[in-house]
Amino acid sequence: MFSIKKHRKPLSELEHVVMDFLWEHGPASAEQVREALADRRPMKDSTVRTVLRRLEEKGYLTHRVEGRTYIYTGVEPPQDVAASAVRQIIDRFCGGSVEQLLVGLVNNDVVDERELQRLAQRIARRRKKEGD
Amino acid sequence: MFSIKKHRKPLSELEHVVMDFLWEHGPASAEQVREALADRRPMKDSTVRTVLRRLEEKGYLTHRVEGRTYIYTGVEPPQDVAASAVRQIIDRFCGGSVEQLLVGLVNNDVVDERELQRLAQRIARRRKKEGD
DNA sequence: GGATTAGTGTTACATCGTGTAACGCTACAA
DNA sequence: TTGTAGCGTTACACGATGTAACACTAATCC
Repeated sequence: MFSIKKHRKPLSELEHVVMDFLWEHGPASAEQVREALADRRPMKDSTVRTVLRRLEEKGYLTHRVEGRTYIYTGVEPPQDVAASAVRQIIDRFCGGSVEQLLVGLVNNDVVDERELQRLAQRIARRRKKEGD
Repeated sequence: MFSIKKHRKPLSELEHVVMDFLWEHGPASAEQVREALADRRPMKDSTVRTVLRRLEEKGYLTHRVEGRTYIYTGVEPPQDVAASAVRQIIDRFCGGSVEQLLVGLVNNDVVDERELQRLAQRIARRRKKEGD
């Protein structure tokens, strides 16, 4: 319960767009990213590559070389990144207490208390089964 | 479950320090903040006031005037700010699914599945009681 | 009353992060 | 052998952040 995970710098808006694509699409080259986002977000080749490089520096991506081309892949799935982010929130805003966070979520209608209970139960059950 | 809440700009590191103090201590003047943080974080008076002003601009603080002095107060408790932040995370990383987030939290050892279930149950019970 | 003090308003400025991109080099293809 | 695809490097404007000085004014102390 006290694993020490890296806190990466947060994603900027554009970085997030790029990550979303890679998470959906899977490994891709700079050019593939550029083309895929071309309508929503027209960018020059060098722009895309800068963003990808920064994402790798921040620890969200890795790349492998294929021929002369860099193929970028997400290091973690989005749920794991989300978990890291929430862990920080718990530390910074809730004095490390998960309970405080959950109470806050319920009080602020982020999730209904019944729903929360249902989900918790479901997860516990699923995990139990896996453990067998 | 679909309340539309403002997303404020995130807190910078120093802003967070200041907010932490105000959340713990309650309403305070710039000078009180400065004195309280003096050892951890020596700042000139004008520095503190700039930070406080920006926090008010971002919507985290309000002030009332008392004599010639501004007394700053947090607009929301930290748990509520945390909830807003988590809401954004759910939207941005988990496709809006609370369940995905919870699964991520469990998989990443942010919270144990049993603990989660226990807390969810506790919250549901407390809420039920309140409802009576 | 004149000087000091406490508190505010305003302005500044260096640094860093972010979005955006140009330019230059090289290996492969036609 | 010349174009092109893809990389490396460098740049630059803009906004956020940390840090603060300076100027002004109401109260306060001799």
